[in-house]
Amino acid sequence: MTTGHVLLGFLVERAKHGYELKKEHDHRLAGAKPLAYGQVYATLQRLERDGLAEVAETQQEGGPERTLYAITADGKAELERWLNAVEPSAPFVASPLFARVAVAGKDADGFLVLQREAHLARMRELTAEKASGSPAQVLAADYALHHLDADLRWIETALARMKEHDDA
Amino acid sequence: MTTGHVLLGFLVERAKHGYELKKEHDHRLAGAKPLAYGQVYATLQRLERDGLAEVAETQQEGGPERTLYAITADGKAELERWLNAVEPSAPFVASPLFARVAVAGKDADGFLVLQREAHLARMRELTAEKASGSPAQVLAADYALHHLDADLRWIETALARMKEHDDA
DNA sequence: CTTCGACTATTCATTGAATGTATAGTCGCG
DNA sequence: CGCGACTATACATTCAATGAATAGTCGAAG
Repeated sequence: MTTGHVLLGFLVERAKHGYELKKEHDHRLAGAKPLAYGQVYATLQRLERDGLAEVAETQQEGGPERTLYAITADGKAELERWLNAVEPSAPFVASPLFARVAVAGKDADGFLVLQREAHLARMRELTAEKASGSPAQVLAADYALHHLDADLRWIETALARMKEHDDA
Repeated sequence: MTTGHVLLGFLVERAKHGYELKKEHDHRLAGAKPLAYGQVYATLQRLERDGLAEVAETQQEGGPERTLYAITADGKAELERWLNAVEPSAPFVASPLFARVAVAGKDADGFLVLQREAHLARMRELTAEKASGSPAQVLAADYALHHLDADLRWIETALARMKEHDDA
């Protein structure tokens, strides 16, 4: 429920409504996947159901009705818990790239070479974007760059292992 | 629909039934998240609906009924397409780790230090597992190790940026 | 010989995540 | 005044994921 936690994080400051939360998300987590409206309201309802947020007020001042949500005491506790918890460090791999290689087996080498080039191209793009981005965007770009690099390194080791296997 | 593609990959060899596919998945993609039974049968039904697989036969020889699924011509084409397509190189970041830091802002440093230690511990575990694993498990472990390392590098740059910001 | 646990094989119910579309009001502009 | 852009929410649908339920077979222990 990462999205829920992020929204709780935004609600700490003050009560907000769905539309505002979507905007804030896309701004503060620029570089992350933009949050769909449908997702926002669905998540807010779950938060309310679980007692982590509650409807503070419904405004109707010249414009569509707005439902303000506020974080509850339970919500603050949960947010605090989430912020201090460490990520489980991925007990297993969930990556399409890995899945493809596992399925393709030794026929994967041609594809891996293409993938390497695509990654390199994307890395050049991201590096260019970093020059003109906000601090949040730079942080996101750094994250992406490091993980693309990790893919590249893994591709090299995978290719090396295939070659070994061929020789044997 | 990565799971669907993986199942198609297994069906190329010969027609198989759900239970068998689950076992094969957990064996060939050891190190990846084990596939739940419910998931297998739901996915098979989608594949059938989309004309990528079809029921080849239902056997009933001493034991529960088994429904064998076979890959279709369309399925083979789709599998081929998938195997040769390159991954979109992640147009955006979707990581709980990044989300946490984006939400926590400059208060994230304490948490990052803990996360770093957790990652290092997991990396030691994985390295140990590599010694006794099958080739598939070694490949999966390598993948995980490279990405944990990427997280670590990113954590360093994030911490450095926070320090910069404090000084300014 | 019988019952108990392990294994094979599938199904169902529920929840969450994600996407796309519909609705409806306001505001400014030409 | 009509049209497009923006604010704000709701609804329908689909996929993904989890857990529990069902039901039959088989071997081993008592």
